[in-house]
Amino acid sequence: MRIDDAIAKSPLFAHVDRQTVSSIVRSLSAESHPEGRLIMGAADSVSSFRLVVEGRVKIVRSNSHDGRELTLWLLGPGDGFDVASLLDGRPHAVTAWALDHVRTLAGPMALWRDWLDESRLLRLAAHRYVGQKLREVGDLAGDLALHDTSVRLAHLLLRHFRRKEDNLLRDLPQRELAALIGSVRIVVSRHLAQMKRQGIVELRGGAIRSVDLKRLLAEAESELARSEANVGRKAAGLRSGGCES
Amino acid sequence: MRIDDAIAKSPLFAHVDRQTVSSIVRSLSAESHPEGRLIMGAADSVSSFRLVVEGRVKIVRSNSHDGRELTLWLLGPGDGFDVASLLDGRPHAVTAWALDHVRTLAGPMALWRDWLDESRLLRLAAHRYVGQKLREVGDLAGDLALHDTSVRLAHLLLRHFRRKEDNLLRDLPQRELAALIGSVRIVVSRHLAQMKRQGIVELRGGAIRSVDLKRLLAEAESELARSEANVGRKAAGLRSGGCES
DNA sequence: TCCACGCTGTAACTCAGGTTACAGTATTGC
DNA sequence: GCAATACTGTAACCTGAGTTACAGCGTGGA
Repeated sequence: MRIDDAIAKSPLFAHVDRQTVSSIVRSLSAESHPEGRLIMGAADSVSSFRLVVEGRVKIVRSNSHDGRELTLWLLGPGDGFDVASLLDGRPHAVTAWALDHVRTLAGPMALWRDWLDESRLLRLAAHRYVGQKLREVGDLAGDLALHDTSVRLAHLLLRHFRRKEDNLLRDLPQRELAALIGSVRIVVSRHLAQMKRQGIVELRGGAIRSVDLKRLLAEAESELARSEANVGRKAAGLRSGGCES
Repeated sequence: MRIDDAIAKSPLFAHVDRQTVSSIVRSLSAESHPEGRLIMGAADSVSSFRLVVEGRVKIVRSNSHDGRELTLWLLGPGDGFDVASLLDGRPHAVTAWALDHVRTLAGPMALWRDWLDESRLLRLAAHRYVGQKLREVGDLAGDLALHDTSVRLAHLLLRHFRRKEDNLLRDLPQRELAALIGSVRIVVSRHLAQMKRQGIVELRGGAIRSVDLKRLLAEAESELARSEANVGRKAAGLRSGGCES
């Protein structure tokens, strides 16, 4: 069964015996979601448990006022939807959207909780999985508070181009890249253009073709250099304002 | 035993039978940390499991370059230290600092994992606890990306003044408030001064004495109003630049 | 083939908020 | 009491980055 393969190699089921995985998959029902569609709102996460089988899903917090949004997690095949509710089955103020045509498996949350109680291996895998997701969102918060947009963009690219197999970023529009670093499309475009000029990334028709990992890493850690440069500029008494009346 | 009381009413042990709690507490050893001291670095979280008994602890991500920091969680009595490693026992790039004189209980992580396997009630409580912490950091990331500092400050105050019993913010210096909303001391001071002028908060000697919850809530949701005001200004053709050559 | 749509690139403008600097005010230890 | 320390208040300045506006490009449907 093809679906088993996709699911079994997911970190959510790492080292879980194949029999358990199969019985879990069999008791879930398949769903299909067209690109751009809302898959799960806040309330749904309480009652149902969902897995991505194919396609990409973004888990998003959005600002009700101006419509801006932050993508907390970008999910691919094998990922579970709302990690917090995976453990305690309570609602969360996030929504899930299909970035591609997405196939999922869904079932009642109560069933998931039963499996979690019964299988120690599943528990170990789920704990590790949630721990990982928790670290990811902690990293995101740290990035947002401590680094400016160019560094955050560099971090994003580094994370995804370091390991070849995961192409979750493949062909995402700049709007989605921006949501992943808590910024807006235009700023991403600006920074990508500059990186291109510096030869750090290679762009072709909007898509990112390749990145120079070494120089990207340098860019991500360039804050010190940049702030020293600023100090230098100030010490030299240079001004940049254009207001010479 | 006094410590049992403090621990038993913590959400990490909610509804866990008293006997289990007692046996956990008995097998941990007490520690004492002076104010301002580092309690736990990234590496420690792997091997040891820690609980706050008395005092406040901040869990922090910091920027190695300029020394700025973001407080991910503010812990009080009954809280566990690194939620992610509570589940999977892996390291996390955060550090824990004593905000007051802090007493803790500590033990080997392996012991904790054994209890987690043995007690279903403990598991339920721990799952709920980690879920809550995960939501909190998701909220924080959303706040950082989607709201400006005045709104984030309003959210912080709302969260902590809504329920009387938790006085985790009590007497914290503005520097720490700033770290909680991913900003700097001076900006917090500015916004507090403005809120004071507007009668939203009452300050006395640096400390926040009381807040007008209703108006604070309005402030937290005022973004729409403010952006409409900006649109209005622009429509009226007003300019604020001072460069008239 | 052509139009419509959604994407990207770029320029000009504005402002929130980070930065530096310094003064005022508690609190503590001696 | 007084120096030392650590906190808060305020002002002036500067920059990163969000906003608006618009042009160019590529693809898919009619």
